[in-house]
Amino acid sequence: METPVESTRERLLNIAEQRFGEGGYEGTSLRAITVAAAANIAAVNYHFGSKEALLRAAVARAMAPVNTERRRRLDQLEAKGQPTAEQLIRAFVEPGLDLVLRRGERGPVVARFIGRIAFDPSQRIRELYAAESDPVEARYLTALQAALPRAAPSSVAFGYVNMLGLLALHQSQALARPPGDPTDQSEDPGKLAENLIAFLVAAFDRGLRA
Amino acid sequence: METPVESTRERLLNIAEQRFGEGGYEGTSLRAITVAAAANIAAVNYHFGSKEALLRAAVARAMAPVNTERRRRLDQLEAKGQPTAEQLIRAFVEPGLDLVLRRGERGPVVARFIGRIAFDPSQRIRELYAAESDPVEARYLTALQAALPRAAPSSVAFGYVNMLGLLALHQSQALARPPGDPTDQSEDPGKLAENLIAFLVAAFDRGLRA
DNA sequence: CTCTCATTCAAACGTCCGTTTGAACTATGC
DNA sequence: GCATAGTTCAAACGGACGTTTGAATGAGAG
Repeated sequence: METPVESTRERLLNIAEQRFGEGGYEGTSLRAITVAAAANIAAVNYHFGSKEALLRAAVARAMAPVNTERRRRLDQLEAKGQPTAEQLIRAFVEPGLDLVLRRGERGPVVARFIGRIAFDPSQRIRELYAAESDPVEARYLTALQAALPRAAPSSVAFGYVNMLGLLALHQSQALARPPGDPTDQSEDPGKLAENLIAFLVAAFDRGLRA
Repeated sequence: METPVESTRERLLNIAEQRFGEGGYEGTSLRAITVAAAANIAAVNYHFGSKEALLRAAVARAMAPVNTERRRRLDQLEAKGQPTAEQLIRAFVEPGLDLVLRRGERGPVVARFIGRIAFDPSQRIRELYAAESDPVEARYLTALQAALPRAAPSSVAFGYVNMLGLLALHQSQALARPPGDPTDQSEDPGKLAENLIAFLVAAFDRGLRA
């Protein structure tokens, strides 16, 4: 027997990330996942318990490093006094978009998975994602409100929601045209983070109501 | 027999809008739609031909007035010379968000339906939506590029995609917290359009790279 | 070797899916 | 009256779904 570098459990998580990111939760069957992972259909319920539990485990694994990095950056910023809005936006967005940039690795797959699940049509799935990221995200909201005292708290919350949405949008790559499309105006994807940060900073600094 | 103010065909379209907007395409069954519409399961295939054809008809009906209004506004602006970016953003966003504001009517249902389908997990569904709105939207992109000569065309395209995403996001109301949630910072929904336009104008004017 | 326990397997469970069928009903024109 | 075309109906189609079962397989410990 060949020595599998990945356990069945890991293969299931990897393929689930990919397929859930491509077809969404409802649009992806356990059979499609287990066939692609070269595993038996019963393996999902053995290792995770149910389809939803598999999704939960995949979300938790995918979000862990992002949450950790966001926490680390926010701690670091707050230790040096009141951070600026740009610093906060950068510290929030970059950990989520660094995934997209890891070409050739699993990064883009994980990014699409996260971006897709965050705005899944089913509210139950969205809540499942929110439970995995809420604690860190809430800290950024309050920090942003402190960094933008001239804007009303509800306006900052409005901008914050927009930041979440645009990040998920670019993570999911739902807007990417098929390769070779002549109308594709996308730049070097390495600049995506800088473009998005500049876009958000301008909107936060001058586009929020008092 | 009672006189039905709506035909079976119209009831199916109305309920399909509502259910597809709540659960997405894959997550909504024809049986759930036909039961809610008090119609027979076979009525869908009789009136439309298939589940996907029902969705296509619902998208076409929902988008028609939005597209018409966007075309009308753009014609009107271009007749008076080169429009500003703010004028273009307003002419694009307001027809889409006016739906959300029609409280008590079907507007919010239609808005959520449109916003959800525009970013459905399935690429086939997204393309189906794009086919219904592309012609008008493309005109706005070129007009925006003309209105922002200092920004690179690819940067304007980047901002344009962000505008589409944020509009769909607020249409779908995927971010609205459940009623009564104390963290709900949303303002008077009547001001949603103004807040989003101000947010986008600032980002387009000062957040795009040369 | 034997026992143990974790893992994998083929097969089947009941349920729901989108779609199709052919008869029954309804309203209108003759 | 009768014929006709449009619509609705209960019922069934084959297939895919998530889940469960119980036996087979594997490696490691005594």
